[in-house]
Amino acid sequence: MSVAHTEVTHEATPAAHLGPCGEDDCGIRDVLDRLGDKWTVLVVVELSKGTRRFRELQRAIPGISQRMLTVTTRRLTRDGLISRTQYPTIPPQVDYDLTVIGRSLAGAVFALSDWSREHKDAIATARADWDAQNDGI
Amino acid sequence: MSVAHTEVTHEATPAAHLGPCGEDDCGIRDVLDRLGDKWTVLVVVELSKGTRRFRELQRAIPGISQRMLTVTTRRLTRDGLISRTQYPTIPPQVDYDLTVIGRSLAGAVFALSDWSREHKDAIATARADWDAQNDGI
DNA sequence: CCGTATCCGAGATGATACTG
DNA sequence: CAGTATCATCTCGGATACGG
Repeated sequence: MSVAHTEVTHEATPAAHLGPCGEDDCGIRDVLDRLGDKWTVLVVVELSKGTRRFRELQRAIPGISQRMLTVTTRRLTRDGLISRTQYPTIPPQVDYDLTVIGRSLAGAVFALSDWSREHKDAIATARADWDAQNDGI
Repeated sequence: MSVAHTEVTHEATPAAHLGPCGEDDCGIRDVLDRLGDKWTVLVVVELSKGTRRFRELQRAIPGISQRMLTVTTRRLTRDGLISRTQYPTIPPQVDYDLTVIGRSLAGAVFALSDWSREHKDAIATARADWDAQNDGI
């Protein structure tokens, strides 16, 4: 669903760190289109603990529907972030696992997770203050 | 600034990092609820370059509507991630800036951005392969 | 067990017009 | 300039039922 702005006539520079980021792609949009949905990150995190079967994932991630687990795993598989191994047994068995590239993503995700835990309280406080100031409205 | 991509050592690392993550809060959901929308990250990235006025932000982020910029900046302000300074001039002027905590978030975001640039090609390839295999569908 | 298919409601977003 | 208000649209995701 990426941002649909047409084109920016700025010459695309390699951009060390902060290139024309707001202007066009700093790539960040790509990642968030991938991680921004409700379940992807949880699947990645769960798989970072080891191989999981379909059912195991569903049990490990309370609230996810069968449909969304299918959709999420398929998207991740398509992007090469997780591997899907199907055994033609009866009943069927499918194993999911992070790929190498998927594990590197998990690393970046954990960095964000750390950030969240670190600042959760500060944010809650700021939010409470803000709400206190604008309550009567 | 880059929060090093801490390689996830698979099963070797038990729950040092990951609490009952799939269950409910590993905190990661909080961050993604905040960053997952279409514009928040772009605003944060733009503000990481310095102070910006409302209009400047809008020009720097092509495609964002006035409404969504208002909504996005207000949310970030509420969470204490950016500061809003209003000058009672005519015409009005409002400056936005990252707070300290907002800048630390920008750091984590850049880590993700790095990851994206690093693996963009690999993902595109994987996706093309997958699409090739499942073309007729 | 592992998916697919269909329907449908909620929330996010865009377009547009108006205000201080 | 910096919003606010309103309405139309569109995608995501949940519920449910069926299939291999």
